[in-house]
This record gives sequence, structure tokens and C-alpha cells, in this order.
Amino acid sequence: MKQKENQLKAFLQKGHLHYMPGVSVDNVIFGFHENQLKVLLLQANTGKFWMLPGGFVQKNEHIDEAAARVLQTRTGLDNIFLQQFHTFGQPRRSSNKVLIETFHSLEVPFDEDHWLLQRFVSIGYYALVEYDKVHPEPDELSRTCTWHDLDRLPSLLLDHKDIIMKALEELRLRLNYQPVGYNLLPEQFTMKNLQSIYETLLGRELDRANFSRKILSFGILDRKRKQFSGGAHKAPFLYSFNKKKYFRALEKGLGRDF
Amino acid sequence: MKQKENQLKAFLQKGHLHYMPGVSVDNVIFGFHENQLKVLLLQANTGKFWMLPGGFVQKNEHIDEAAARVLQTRTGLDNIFLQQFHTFGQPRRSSNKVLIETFHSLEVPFDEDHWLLQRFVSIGYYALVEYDKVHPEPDELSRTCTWHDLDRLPSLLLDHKDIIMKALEELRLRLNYQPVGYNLLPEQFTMKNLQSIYETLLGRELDRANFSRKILSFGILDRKRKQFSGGAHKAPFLYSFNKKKYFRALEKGLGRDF
DNA sequence: TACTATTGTGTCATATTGACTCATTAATAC
DNA sequence: GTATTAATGAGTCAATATGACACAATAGTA
Repeated sequence: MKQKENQLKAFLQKGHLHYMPGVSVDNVIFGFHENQLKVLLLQANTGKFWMLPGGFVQKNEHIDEAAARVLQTRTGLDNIFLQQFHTFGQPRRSSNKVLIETFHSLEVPFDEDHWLLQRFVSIGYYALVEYDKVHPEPDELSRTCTWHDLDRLPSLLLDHKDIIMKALEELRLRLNYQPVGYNLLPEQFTMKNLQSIYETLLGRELDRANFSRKILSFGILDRKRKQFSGGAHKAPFLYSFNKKKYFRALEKGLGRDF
Repeated sequence: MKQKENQLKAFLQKGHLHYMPGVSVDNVIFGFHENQLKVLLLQANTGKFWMLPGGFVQKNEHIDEAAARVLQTRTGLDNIFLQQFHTFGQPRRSSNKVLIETFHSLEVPFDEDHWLLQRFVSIGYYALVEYDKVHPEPDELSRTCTWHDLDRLPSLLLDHKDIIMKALEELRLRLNYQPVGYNLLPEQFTMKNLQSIYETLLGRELDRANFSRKILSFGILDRKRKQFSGGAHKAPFLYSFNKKKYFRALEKGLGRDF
């Protein structure tokens, strides 16, 4: 892992040439597995704290691109809908403990003015991705990258817990306007699958029949002839998202205005 | 105006000691006058372009505080609900024309590395304020500060038009969850006044009777005995916001969930 | 005093929502 | 093979919300 170490060193020493100062991006990446909502987290090389997959904004890069790049490098996923939901800017957001330990362990000289030790404002994005398609990949500063149950989060760095909670809050609000599920489910899925997602995101149970009626009324699903089998009991229909209608709804909203 | 000039010089030369690099705040300040929705804009000292009242984030200041400070200095208003709605981060947001002209006119030496000439990411906030209470105050870089009709905006700097449009879009979405009007209307007002605001914000007409029914169902209004008179025809009731219930609704939402 | 424009209130048809029921059916147990 | 079981698709019905409209009341004006 000499190579990774060298990359990290270069990043620490020359990052200020490539990245904007003071601005970072943090992604709350939601996945869904065994009827549980999961969040992708990294564990710092030094110390026990976990953190959100985040990164910095290249000097000539759109912040949305930066978020997409972070998502791509951590999960291997491309072309995923990322929603910017809030920017976090308390004055003492940054704790430099992890960084300073890293400097020491790599024997990289640094001073107080080092770009990474300054205050950062972080722009939060969330994404909903298909659990099975993700290949979690730690970054230079972390040793692990794994999923965590949303209701059993480990100790998190800084305000990262707040960021996750805010993401969930905003996501719940947007559930009324934006369809959900496209990157979260496989190509074909049952109504029950989709309902589970909504239930988990909302944190409460929904009536089966009413849910189905409502979702179908959005007109974003195509029903397949093929039936799912393998589970016990009656075979449910399989559905897929009508990509065209789904993305129109994503842009134009689901039409629940004042 | 020698003093203002000196302030500006100091800001240009020493700003980097006090403010975060690369991060700014822009406020979309909505007012309501003669049944028109207005936005407060500044006109640059040099050139004809108008811009949003904005500013920088002090090194030890919460971004929300920075937005509140900008609002306070431009309008004299304090304690106003400011909603962060989006962060704008295209790579070529900043046009340095205005700045460079300013450097020249003040004979302040500068080079490419000057902190203000770097790329900035801007955090957008909107506020709804009482038109008559505002005392518009230009900043160091501008010569005027006045209201503009939302549907007759002048030529705006950079992406400031996009910012205004996005603010309106987000505001419209939030109209379903958040009550509106508290800082927009005087202490007492008629149902018609409030309806006009909603109509203007939404850009369409609403049924009088249905609007009244719906707003009253939120339970955030107190009806006064006193009747408004002076206008022609039947005297309407006067209402005021029940501050306690209003702010509970602002936090907890108006209860229109999935 | 009559007229007019606007307001408070009420009605009614329609749409949406929440809580159920019931027949159907795929896998499992017998 | 047949009965059992549990989940599914479809449907019902009352409660509620919404959109469109009607009508009497009334403050100023003619």
C-alpha cells in the first residue's frame, strides 16, 4: 500500500493547488437491504470515528460534479440522482484531530495555515442507491467503508450525525413531490418492495391497498406480465419504473400543490 | 463619502484576514407592495448590472449569522426568518469585471491571487419582509439599493437571476409545509391581504372562499373584533398571526405528509 | 334611498384518504 | 393429490378535503 500512502502525501501537500479552500461536499448515501435503511460510512484510519463519504471541490468543477465524483469513487456507481439538501456552516465544524494524526504518522510537515486545517463549509447531498450494486471503497484517509443501519449508527465525526438526520428530514419532505426508488431497486420489483422503502424512509407503516392505489396513480410504473415466484404464497406482479415518466415526475413534481 | 471609500479599501486589502475564502452568502429578500411581489436589489457602483444583497462569511461566524447580518445591514431588519434554500457552485460563477474596475478606480494594487478574484460558492437564503419597514441601504460596492418587481427584473449580474428563480421555486414548494406572511404583513391584516400574497407567490389566482377555509384550518390566525374600514364596500375582518401557533407550524410543518 | 362591489358563510358535487373486506392463489404441510 | 396458510389484487364505504359556485349582508358611493 505504498502507492496509497504516496497519493495521500501528495494530496496533503499539494491539495491546495487543485481544490477550493473552505468548501467540501458530504454525501449521505442510502441503501436498502433486508428491509433496513442503510447509510454508507467510512472509518478513519486513525481513531474509531466514522464519517460520511465526502471530498473537496476541484477548482474548476461544479459542486454537483464533485458530489458525483465522490459517489463514484466510493461506490463505483455512476449516473445516480444526487439531491443537494443543505449546506452546513457552523464555525467550528472542523475537528482536525484525524488530520493532525495523519500528518504525524506520514511525517508530513505542516503548520497552522495548512489548507486542510482551515474552517470548512460542507454542502450536503443525498443519494438512494441499489445496495447490491455498491462496491464500497475506502478513501485515502479511511480504512473501511461499509453500510450501517440507520437506527444503529456508530459514533460519528463532527456534525455528521446531524447531516444524516437532516438528509432524512429533507428526503421525507421531498417524498411528496419526488418519486423515489429508481436507483434503489433492481430493474423489476414488487409493490411490496417499494412499499417497504417508503415505510422505512417515513418511519411508519402504510396500508398496503392504499399505498398501491396512490403509487399507481402517479403513473410512473409499468406492470409486467411476468410474476415473481420463489416467495411463499400468492405470486405478486412485478413492476418496473417507466423511466420517461419517472424522470418527468422527478423534474415536474408529483403535482400536490397548495 | 471619503469614509465609505476608505472602508472599501480596507475591505479589499484586508478582507482575507476576516472572511472565509471562496464562500459567500446571497439573500433573496422578498417584499410585497401594491399587490406586487418585489425583490431587493443593489446596483453596482461601476456598470449597470444589478445584484442580490450578499456578503462574505466571517472566519468565526455561522453561515446563517452571515446571512442575517447581510439582511440587517441592507434593510435594518432584525430577527427575520431566513430560509437557506440552495447552494450555487458552478465553476465560473464569479465575474470579476465589477471588482477589477473597483480596484482600478480606487487605485488599489492587486494581482490574480487576490482573495476576491478567486472562485466563490454562494449559499442562497430567502426572506419575506414587510415592505414598509425596510430602509434599503447600499453596500460599499453599490450605489443604489431598491425594490424591483419580480416580473420586471433588470439585467442581473452572473447567475443572480437563477438564484432568484430557484428561491421562488423552493418557496413555492415550502408553501405546503410552512406558513407564510409573518414578516410580510403588518400586525393586523385582512384575509384578502394574505390571499394576495399567496396568489403572487404561486403566480395564480385562488378561490376566495376556499382559501379562507384552508388558511383558517391551519389554526394560526386570530380574528380581531375590530373591522377594517376606509376601503369601499363591506368591511372585512382583521386578523393577526397567533405567534405561538405560527412558529410551531413553521417548525413542525402544516401536517401534509405522504 | 338605491346601487355596487366586496365580504362572510353555506352548499354541493367530486376527489382523495384511511380503514376494511373478500375472493384468489402459490407454496407448504399432510 | 388435497388441505392449509399467508400474502396478493381488487373492491367497498365512510370520513375528509377540495373546487366551483350561490346568496345574503353591508360599507361606501351615486
